[in-house]
Amino acid sequence: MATTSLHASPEHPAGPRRRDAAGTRQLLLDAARRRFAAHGYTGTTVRDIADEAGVNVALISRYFTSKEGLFEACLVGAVDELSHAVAPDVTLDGVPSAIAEHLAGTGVGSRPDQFLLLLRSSGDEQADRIRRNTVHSFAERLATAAGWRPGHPDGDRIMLRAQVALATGFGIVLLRSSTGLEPLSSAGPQDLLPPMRDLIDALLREPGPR
Amino acid sequence: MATTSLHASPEHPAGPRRRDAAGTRQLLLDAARRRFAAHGYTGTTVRDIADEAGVNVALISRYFTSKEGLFEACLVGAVDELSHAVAPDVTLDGVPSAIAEHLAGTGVGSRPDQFLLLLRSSGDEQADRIRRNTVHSFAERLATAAGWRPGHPDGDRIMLRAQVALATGFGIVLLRSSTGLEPLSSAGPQDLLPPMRDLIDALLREPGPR
DNA sequence: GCATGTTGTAAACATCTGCTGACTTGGTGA
DNA sequence: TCACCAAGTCAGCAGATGTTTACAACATGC
Repeated sequence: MATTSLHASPEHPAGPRRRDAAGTRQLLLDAARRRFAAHGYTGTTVRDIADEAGVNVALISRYFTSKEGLFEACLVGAVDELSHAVAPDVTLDGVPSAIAEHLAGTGVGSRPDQFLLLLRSSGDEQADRIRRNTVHSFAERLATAAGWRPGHPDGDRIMLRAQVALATGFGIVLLRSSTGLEPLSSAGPQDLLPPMRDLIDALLREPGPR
Repeated sequence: MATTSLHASPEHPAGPRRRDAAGTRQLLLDAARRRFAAHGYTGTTVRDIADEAGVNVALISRYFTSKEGLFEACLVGAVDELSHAVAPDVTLDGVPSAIAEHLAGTGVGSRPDQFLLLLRSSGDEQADRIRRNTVHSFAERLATAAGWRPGHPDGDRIMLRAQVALATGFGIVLLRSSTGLEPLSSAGPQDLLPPMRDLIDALLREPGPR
């Protein structure tokens, strides 16, 4: 545990750099993402993060100004994650599989628990604004796939349904990580796909007002 | 604000009792429920709770042993809330309206944000067990309404779908309270009902395996 | 009145938390 | 070689946090 206090991967074939600002910055970011996602903002201490990263506490202030600064940096990572989860120009047919794969964590670099950062408030106004904007724009992306356009006659109705679908996604991630609810927690993308397909179809694919 | 530091409702026609153990206990419980639901366990301090209840901090330890004890007491309230949200013998037809009404907070004594307590971990093992059991049993209730029985041939498939539906409920409450996402946040039960009906139908009302 | 148990108050405690400042260590260019 | 600066360490501060302890105010039974 205390054998290599500096870097997680001590063996580095060509250049085992010991003093690497970008490297330790990344170590801190990774550790913080895990901690914040698992325990929330107030439930995570800077010493927790530093220990998990194997890095001195003071470096958090150096590289990210403050705990809030570090949280914001984590947040943009989560924003990126969500952006890549479903492409901006996705069609309604592609939505269920994209969601199923990213929720199950089998996407290429997908880390589903990062979505939780978007739900964990830090109390910081700036961070909260990022969270809100991200969730909002993603809901619009989903609604757009369902035919929504700004100023659409019953745009509110479609948007509401898109947001309900989005809520399902967040709820699944939350239930999986928060409670070990089975069979949901260990469901793979192939398990999640059928219900998600039915759900998206029912919510977003109806021709006109009922 | 500091006019009546003792009880929330100063005017009490017959007997404005000042020394009322059960009363102050309840004041603490109510304040704690609000605080814990809004800011999570670690984000809430005992002094916050005591101040909001207009009660001395030390009484938390007296009446609930510890902060964790108070959280557990809040949790059983949330369990009760969830139990009353949907009756144990509900039929599949009654589920959507029950959910819509309780999510929108228009039920008789329904406080939807209390559901959040079931998602906010305190790190306490006992409390976490309560949370898990409650969510699990509620998922079973939902699955039962969809025809699930213990040992059912493809019970896992039905249960998974029930849990996805449950996830939607939690996700909606979370999005409403965490982000001010519109139109979801200000949607009333009449707005929520149609999508919930479609969702429940699609997830839980299919005759056989596809 | 007065002893007794209950309810509420105030202050302090030990620890934790975020952050800072002075310092050491290591690499690099002149 | 050595000055210089970036990277990392260490100890500590000031405030917050959960909890406890000693005490005061109130009600009730005798």
